[in-house]
Amino acid sequence: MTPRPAIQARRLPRRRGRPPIPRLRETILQAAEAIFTRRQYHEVQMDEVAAACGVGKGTLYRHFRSKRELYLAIMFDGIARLRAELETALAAGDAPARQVERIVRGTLAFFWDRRFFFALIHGHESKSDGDAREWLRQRAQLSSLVQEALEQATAAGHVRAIDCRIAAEMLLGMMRGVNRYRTREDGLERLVATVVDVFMRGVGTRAGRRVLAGRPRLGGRGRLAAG
Amino acid sequence: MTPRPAIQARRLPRRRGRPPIPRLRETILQAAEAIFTRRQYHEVQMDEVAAACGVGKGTLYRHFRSKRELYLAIMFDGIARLRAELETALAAGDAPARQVERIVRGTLAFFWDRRFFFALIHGHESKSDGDAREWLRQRAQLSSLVQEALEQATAAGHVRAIDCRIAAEMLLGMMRGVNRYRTREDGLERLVATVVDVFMRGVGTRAGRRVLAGRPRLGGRGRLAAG
Amino acid sequence: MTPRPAIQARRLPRRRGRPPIPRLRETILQAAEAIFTRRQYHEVQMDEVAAACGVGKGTLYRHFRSKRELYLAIMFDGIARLRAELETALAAGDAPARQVERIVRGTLAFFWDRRFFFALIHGHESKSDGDAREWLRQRAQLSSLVQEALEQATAAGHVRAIDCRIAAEMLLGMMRGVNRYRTREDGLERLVATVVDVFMRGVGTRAGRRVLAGRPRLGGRGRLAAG
Amino acid sequence: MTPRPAIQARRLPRRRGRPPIPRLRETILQAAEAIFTRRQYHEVQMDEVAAACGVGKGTLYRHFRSKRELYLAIMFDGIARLRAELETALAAGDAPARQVERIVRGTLAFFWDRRFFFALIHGHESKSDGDAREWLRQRAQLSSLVQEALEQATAAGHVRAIDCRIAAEMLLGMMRGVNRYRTREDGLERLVATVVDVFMRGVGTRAGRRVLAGRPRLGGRGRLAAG
DNA sequence: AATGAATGAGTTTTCATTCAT
DNA sequence: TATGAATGAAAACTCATTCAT
Repeated sequence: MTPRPAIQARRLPRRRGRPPIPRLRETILQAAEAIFTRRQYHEVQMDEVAAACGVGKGTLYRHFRSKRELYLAIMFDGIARLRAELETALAAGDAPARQVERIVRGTLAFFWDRRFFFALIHGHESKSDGDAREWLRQRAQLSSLVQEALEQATAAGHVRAIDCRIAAEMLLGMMRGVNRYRTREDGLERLVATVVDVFMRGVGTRAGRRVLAGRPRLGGRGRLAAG
Repeated sequence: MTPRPAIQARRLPRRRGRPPIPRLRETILQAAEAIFTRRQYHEVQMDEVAAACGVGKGTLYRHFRSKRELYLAIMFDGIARLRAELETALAAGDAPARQVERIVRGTLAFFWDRRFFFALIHGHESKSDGDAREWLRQRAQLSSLVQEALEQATAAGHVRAIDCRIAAEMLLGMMRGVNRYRTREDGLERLVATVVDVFMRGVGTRAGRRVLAGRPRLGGRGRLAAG
Repeated sequence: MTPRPAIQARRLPRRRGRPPIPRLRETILQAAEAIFTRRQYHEVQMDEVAAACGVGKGTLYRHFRSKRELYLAIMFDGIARLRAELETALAAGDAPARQVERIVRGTLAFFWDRRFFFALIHGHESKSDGDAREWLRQRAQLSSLVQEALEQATAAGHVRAIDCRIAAEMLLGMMRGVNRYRTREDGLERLVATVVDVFMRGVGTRAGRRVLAGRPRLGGRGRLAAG
Repeated sequence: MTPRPAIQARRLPRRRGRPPIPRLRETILQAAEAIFTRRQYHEVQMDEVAAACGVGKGTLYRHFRSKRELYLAIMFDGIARLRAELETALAAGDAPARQVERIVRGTLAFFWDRRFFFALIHGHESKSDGDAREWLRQRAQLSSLVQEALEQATAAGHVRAIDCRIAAEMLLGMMRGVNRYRTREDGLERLVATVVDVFMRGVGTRAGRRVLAGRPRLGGRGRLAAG
């Protein structure tokens, strides 16, 4: 409103009291994620989280009302980030079959260091637990994204006529499987290639596979990896 | 309490005190499984397990040294049962491609009511935790079984030359995915068909697919489910 | 219902499991009362209560859902006991003026070792806090009892026409005051006598005072204790 | 930050930094009293006190070393004010019996909006806690004041020969009682009149009561409130 | 052997107090 | 000086495990 020196940055809330450590919430979220995605919820203690975040336990509770809230914030945050990443990838305007590859790469990369990301807590099953419901909703959005990409690929003739919801879950499941039980030798790109190869052979059309093979024209029989 | 024939008392000098309820261990294992496979380890309380088993809490501890031991017994038991089932299926002498179908059906059926079966506990990661190690070993055996079946299929020319370890994890992952997020409408056979179809298109050879299609010979282009 | 051997005692619940320590709830209530009536609610710790009761902390929580519930149980229990005592006293059929004396004696005796009995907790004021409401109700019942005794005394011509509700609160307040700030030398009977004397001079009629003086007849001017 | 007149900087070498807000201590004391006299010590949080005072939490600690010190300051301050008031009343040179009335009116008025004022802290019983000792001392001074007034009244023949210490506690107790449990309809003057009436009938002489009756001479039988 | 009452180590959470501006 | 963010000691409560029949 009042013209202010540009250098002054945005807001001018006339900070009083001890200044907040900048981006502390984000710092906590990040450090805590590293813990919560490597161990199950109940195996993680707040003491430990605080230590890992380099803050006092009270600070945790100043930023998040409870352990559960912190946990959910991490999960929702993570899933939102993954979704954003995938959406960006999908917006790139690639050929639909190529988009599938992007999804696989993005998703595998995301979970690479978050092997236990999806270990959700179930407040006594189906109890109309707002948080659990929200979690399910978020998860569903994610698979919808994949499903939609597959539907577009179907429309483009890159994927044959199958149930894209089920196909999306299969794809996500494949990725989870290879990531969860990968060995130290399994590199990201290798796994990406394998998953895309198998999945697209499984659900793709000849046209779709041709797109991925990167050979612009020509009607070979699509011998990809091996015979 | 109940008067018993004196003659019986004279004989059988072995059994003293209350005779153990026969097969109690199995009863517990079965009832407890229904709980442990529906909720996370730490969300389950022993009180609840005891109630579900229809026995006192102390009895639980008479048969299992700890909660963890009970949990692992359930897991190992389950995984052994699944393995046995799969082994039987594989021993049937079907064509390798057909064996893959049997694996999928058997595995999906097994997990149908055990959606959270694999939510294992991780005793502080890498801590040379004997149980966790054992768990990993068991789990590995299971995937090895699948892997071996795939290798046989490869040898038979039903599956192309791919990394069967990774393929096995993909297959298990696909099954987990479709099972975990299936809707009420998704029937077992339909999912089995879909998984097998996609997977075998993904990794199979034309010969392998032909086997599954049930048409003994002939060289069509293998349009299976849809175009 | 079914006639059972008298010796068998009441119930026959076929006790199973570790037998409960008999009257443990009462024991706890009693031991905890000694603590809660000598210190403020928030100054008392459950660890301490457990120790004083000679039980584990878990046992406290097995018998009372929370610290607050234990506290309230003690208070309600105490007030009920006092009321029962007073009701018994009032049922004795004494002359109304004499009943006042009984009330004073009973009440002072009850609070003699419970000087902080009435230090109730106020969950954020007036918040329709069921417990706080209940507490107020119980307290009101107690003062009603006194009030009714005074009303009977009024009807009998032993107390003059005054507001018995206010008089009851004054009497209770007097007792609280002398008890709370009594010295080590102040004996119970002496305080009872003083309170009754002052109160009955204050609210009584000549007839009422005569009753207390114990002189059955005669119409003197009622010089009691001193001029 | 803000440029200040150089000349000011040169003068006034004493005041450096931000000048203290004048009378801030008194402001705090007053606002905090409203909270501490309505809830128990442990139910009050410093955050809340700071908010009510309209200052930061740090400021509270700049003026009072601890929560307890603030609390005691409020208590001591309040009790001192009451004492001062009563002393003024007593210094007025009224007839002793009339002084009792002044005490009652002053005390009731003071506690009218401080119903929980007397919910004092009990530093762990007997632990030679300096503050608790001081509190007891202050409280004792207050009752001494009342006691002395009664002794003067005794000397003047307005109160009969009784233990004035006990009588003082009874009077204070009566006041506490009627105030604590008064209804919305109970007006101050009505309660003052009732308490004085009952108390002076209880401990006064005919002469004392006559003084209060406001009839300068004459020997009626002193029917005050009702027959 | 079976049982459920009793237990206390271990967790989450609160809140008086400190501290960086 | 005033402030409110940060802190961690302390307190309530849980639940796997033990124990007295």
